Amino acid sequence: MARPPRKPADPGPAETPPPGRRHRSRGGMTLSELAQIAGVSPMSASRALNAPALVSPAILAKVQAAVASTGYVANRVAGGLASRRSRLVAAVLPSLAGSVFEPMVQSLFVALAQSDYQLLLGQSGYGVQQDHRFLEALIGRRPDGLVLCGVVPSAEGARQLAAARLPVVETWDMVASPIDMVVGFSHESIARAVAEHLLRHGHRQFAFVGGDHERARRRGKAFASAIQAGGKSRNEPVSIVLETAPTPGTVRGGREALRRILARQPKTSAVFCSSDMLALGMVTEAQARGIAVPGQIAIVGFGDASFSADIRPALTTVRVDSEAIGRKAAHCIVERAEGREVANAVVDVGFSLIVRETA
Amino acid sequence: MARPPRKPADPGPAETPPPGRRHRSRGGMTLSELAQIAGVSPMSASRALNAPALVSPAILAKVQAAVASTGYVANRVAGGLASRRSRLVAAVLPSLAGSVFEPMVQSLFVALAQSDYQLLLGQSGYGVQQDHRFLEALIGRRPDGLVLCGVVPSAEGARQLAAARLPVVETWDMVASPIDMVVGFSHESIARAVAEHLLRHGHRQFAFVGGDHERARRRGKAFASAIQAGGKSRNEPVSIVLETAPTPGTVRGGREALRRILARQPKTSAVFCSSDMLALGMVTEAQARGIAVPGQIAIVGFGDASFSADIRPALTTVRVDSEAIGRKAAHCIVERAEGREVANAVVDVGFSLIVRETA
DNA sequence: CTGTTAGCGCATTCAG
DNA sequence: CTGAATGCGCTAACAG
Repeated sequence: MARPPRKPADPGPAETPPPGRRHRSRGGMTLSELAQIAGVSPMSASRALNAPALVSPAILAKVQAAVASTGYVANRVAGGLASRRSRLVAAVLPSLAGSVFEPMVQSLFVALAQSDYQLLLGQSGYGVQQDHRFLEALIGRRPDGLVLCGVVPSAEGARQLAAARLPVVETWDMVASPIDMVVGFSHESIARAVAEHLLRHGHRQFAFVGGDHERARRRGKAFASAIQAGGKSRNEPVSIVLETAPTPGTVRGGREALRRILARQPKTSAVFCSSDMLALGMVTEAQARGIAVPGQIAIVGFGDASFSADIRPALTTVRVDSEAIGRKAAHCIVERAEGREVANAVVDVGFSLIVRETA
Repeated sequence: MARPPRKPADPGPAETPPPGRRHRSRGGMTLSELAQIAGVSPMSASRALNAPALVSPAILAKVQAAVASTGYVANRVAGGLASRRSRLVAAVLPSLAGSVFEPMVQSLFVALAQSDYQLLLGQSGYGVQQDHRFLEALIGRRPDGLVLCGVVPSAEGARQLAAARLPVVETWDMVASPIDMVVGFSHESIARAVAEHLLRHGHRQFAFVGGDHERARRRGKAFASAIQAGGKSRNEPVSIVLETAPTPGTVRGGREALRRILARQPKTSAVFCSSDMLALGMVTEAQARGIAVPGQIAIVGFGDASFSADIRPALTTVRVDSEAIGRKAAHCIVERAEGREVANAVVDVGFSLIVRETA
């Protein structure tokens, strides 16, 4: 007794009063059903939902009543397919855990939500490794835009992004040759500001501690250059050691890094850390060893974490306006997704050096 | 010169050799195009992509070659619509910023990715407020499951979730009457363990500091009950004050809370904090005021944050296996999404009291 | 194992 | 302002 094909040309006796749907189990009500209940055409219901201004008050009221009584929730995957706009934005970050990007992602999320876009998450790990795997997964959702948070795509990844013809915003450290749009800050400028501050306070032997990834190494080099340049312009001998700590930065990582630094360059008197967690570790280790902070060693953090102002001694650190980055990145994506041009494809939100007690 | 309807029955002269598509600008290549290039039927191409075992090696090879040469990325929104499976899981958390849920969300993310599911993010704020707004947005994507991370849905929200007939996992504190599945730990058990530890060490005047939301208040009450019970069984007078600090917990919040506690109950000798950040604040404030930790005041944190073992004094805290929670939640969702039953709909991952220096 | 047919639930397009 | 027709790109269900 073979079942007939799905719904063949079967103008036979109407066995099922409603047009005999198949699997009305998952997915809930459809727009057509809603429209039927409201007593309007599906198209009017669609408009009442998406462009209320285009329908008469009467229809609007009927549809809204039907929504209220049924709890109808539109199927956005169908809508996305039909309209070719998913209202989805993909965000790629190295890792969720212990990441310094959270405040940025948070504000990105909120700003996007306000424009009725949702966030799809991707994680890259910190490497420039095979990101094409998960990039494909994201691209397959046909997001209306993509935000890279402190992530540098591989050449292959960049190609995929280009092929997908998506609005892309790179955030955090600004990169030299952006794929599309960039919102962030200049680590060179920050390096110079920190170097200048420290040199002015008489320090001559420095250290830098960054994560164990390419981006951090570039920051270390920028800081080293700034220190060298400052020494030269002052005609004073300076020295600097570059250390690395596991990413994401931890107190333990900071403590261990300080030990290594002091082993390599015992008279180090100032350290610039790529995160406040690392800096907290440095302070902790220094205290444990009876080294005065900032008396014997000055410590500068990065990020102005929530705890930085309130620990003792309070951390001197570099603050970047993560919220602004998230917000502006969202703006860039939304504008482009709606077909408008974005005037400033490269936005530098700047930074500020917050001088507190540790330096 | 009215344009003809979109593509009406127009068997006229074939003007465009390929079947005259409309807007081949966004969205990239289609499966049919891929199939054509590979020289197979669309359905074979689909199978080669999604169920390679069902096609002959010859077809598989052809399709894979075509994918490699074109960079084809399947459109999952179309696939989702057709198959009624989005391979999307929605995760709701109070906030991304400074949240204690990150390690859990991280492992949830990874575990889901391994089963080829992606994470759609939702934020609720800590309140039990109008979550139905963004719940609708999530449900509209027709996710295959939903994970609530430390979030209690409102009655309205719970109704929507029920109506959506989704697999739902509530995580973190286990709730008394779950919507569907639960993975987490028992705050009552934790309260008892901490109370017992503290009582055994001779403490009699306690404080509890939690966030300013319902869930935290329940934890505070559980701790108070455990303390009272412990005092009664020992026949010793005990007292406890309940304080609250802004969520998410910060060092500043902890410092301020300690001040209030000491103002209310000067002889407080043991404090249980609902997060390690708060505990760090307490330690900081105590040190700033010359109060010895743990000599004069013992402090117990919660969460075993990355810094807790490495600060001085090292934090005594309660560890929960966040990774396990994320992993198991993912398992629950995936199993149900694939139509299998989940044997343990309620999973307690337990906890451990990590005794270090502060208590 | 392979191909054909018929939609998934919605929005775009155009004619009223 | 409203509605009917059409198909977004893919897969389920069948028949070979």
